[in-house]
Amino acid sequence: MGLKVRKNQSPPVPHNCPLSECMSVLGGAWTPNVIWSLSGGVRRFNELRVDIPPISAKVLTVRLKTLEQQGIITRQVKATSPPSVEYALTELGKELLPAIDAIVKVGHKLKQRSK
Amino acid sequence: MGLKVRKNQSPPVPHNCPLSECMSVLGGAWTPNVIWSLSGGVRRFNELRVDIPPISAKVLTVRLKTLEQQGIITRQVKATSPPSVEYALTELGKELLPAIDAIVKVGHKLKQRSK
DNA sequence: TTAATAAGTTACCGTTAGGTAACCTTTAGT
DNA sequence: ACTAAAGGTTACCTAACGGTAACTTATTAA
Repeated sequence: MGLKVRKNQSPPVPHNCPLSECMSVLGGAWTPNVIWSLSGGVRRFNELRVDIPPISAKVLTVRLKTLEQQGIITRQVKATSPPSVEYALTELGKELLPAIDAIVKVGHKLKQRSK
Repeated sequence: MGLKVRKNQSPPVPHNCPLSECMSVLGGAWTPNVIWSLSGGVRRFNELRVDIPPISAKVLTVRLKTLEQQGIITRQVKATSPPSVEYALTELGKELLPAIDAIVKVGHKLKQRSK
């Protein structure tokens, strides 16, 4: 006879889980920070580095590439001199903002708590 | 002369960042799933394993310990036979639910998208 | 006394993530 | 000719993460 499992009152999480799906986007180091930074509008590579001081160029590069592939941000080269590159949230990317807002809010409560 | 950085329109993220604070709680593998599962009420170790089939006992142990230390969940031993252990969200833990809800919602949109 | 159940624990291992630091390319200005 | 600015790229290294599988303890029932 198997394990007795009480019926779970929480909505069942489907096997191919939206929670994991979303976390695979938000999961990498500094990813939510990048999206948060872009929520204020278009931003260049080095501006993002200033917004998020601890991020390294390498990781920022990787994040931006990945997010572009995932359709979360766009990358546009401007013919300035030297050429600059502008990153912006797509419509899909903007859908992430409520989640990030919620995360920030909890972050504040956690910080209050730890004082 | 330094880098020209346009003023960012997004609310500045303070140095000791609530975003990172919260992600350090949600970041580990399966953590949001565990919290989500507990949102339906008290749950035992092996019930959680059933709720989240791919999680290993080892990782679940680590998650539960960490979340308990962080004040997100409680752990209570019941004098059944064999003794069983019940995990539940604390008030602080419940504060995470809106964030997780938001993440799940985006997860659905991402899944639609990829079809 | 053997087995089942609950809740872990431990050793071992491979992969990957992310940090550092050096390097590269293009364009324009001095 | 040299330098600065923008936006990367690359090699290298280490720590940490997470998976597997075997083992443990306590209690009770058959």
